[in-house]
Amino acid sequence: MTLEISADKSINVSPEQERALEQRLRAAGMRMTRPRMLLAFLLFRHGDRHLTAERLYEEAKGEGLAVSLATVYNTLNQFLDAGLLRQVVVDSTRSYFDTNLGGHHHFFVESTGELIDVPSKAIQISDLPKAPEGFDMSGVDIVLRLTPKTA
Amino acid sequence: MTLEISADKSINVSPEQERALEQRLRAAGMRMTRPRMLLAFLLFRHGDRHLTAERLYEEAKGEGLAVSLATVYNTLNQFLDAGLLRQVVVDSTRSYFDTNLGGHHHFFVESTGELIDVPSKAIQISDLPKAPEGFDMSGVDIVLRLTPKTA
DNA sequence: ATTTGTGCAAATCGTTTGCATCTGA
DNA sequence: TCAGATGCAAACGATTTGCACAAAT
Repeated sequence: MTLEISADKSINVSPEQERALEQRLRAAGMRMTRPRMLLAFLLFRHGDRHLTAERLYEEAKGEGLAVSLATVYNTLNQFLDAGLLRQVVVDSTRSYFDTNLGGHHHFFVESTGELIDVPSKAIQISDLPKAPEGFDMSGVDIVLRLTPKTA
Repeated sequence: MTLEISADKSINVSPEQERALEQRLRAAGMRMTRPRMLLAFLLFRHGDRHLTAERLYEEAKGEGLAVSLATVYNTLNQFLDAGLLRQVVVDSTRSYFDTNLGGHHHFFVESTGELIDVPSKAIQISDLPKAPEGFDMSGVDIVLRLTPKTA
């Protein structure tokens, strides 16, 4: 399985990258399919990314492989389930997927929809309430909303 | 203008409550209409609330006044614009409206969709990154996600 | 009288699903 | 071979909008 898309278009994937991706997907119990491989490649090739399903879909098309939007959604959800991605809730109208799995927070530029990572060490929380009786605290999400400077 | 809904059903609104509501709406430049008044009453009568448009719609119907869902949405959005409500983004599938305008944060029980206020003093943040060049930080949203205790 | 709000149904948007068809193991 | 993946179009749920009618100033 390679990522050669067509005669005129192909993505340069090194054998190491390919092996790494394959291991990742297999470890999650998934088959290696061409759309899946391409999407994984786009998601993970350049470090941490924040993407909308729609954006990933456009990117895949731009790279020459026409995946359907439904497959992009399905694949993203499988990656989510497999723990390869995280979801970031900042905007009630769309879903963001985050390839950065470490504990961290976000700046959110409302005007552009852009997300920027904030390492968790950059925010020091000295006091946090405990979870109410009967509950565990499963996550702490911090979103720092940004607006273009007015001055 | 009163909130007598029908012959068999009416809501007990004291004249003071009514005046207070009226002032609030007028200050925001809105006319006093029956649906608006009822919704404002339901929203603000019992201190801080977190509501979904759908839930407010059901509540209004239960009180005997059939407002349309579209009007509930429109009214909530107007209240948002007027600064009478805040929006809380915790779930990418629905929007929550919050009558608590003070700075505070939330517990979110994912299993039930319930939101619980956390006063801002309950969370001490000792260090926060500054906004990137050209931006102002317009808000700090903290969501503490809760799951039913597994043990 | 004029402006604004309302209800309804249709439209929209992001996302999911059913099903017939392909494909990887 | 055959479970699992894909594409397409239809289905979906939340929210918005267009328009004719009603109510507030």
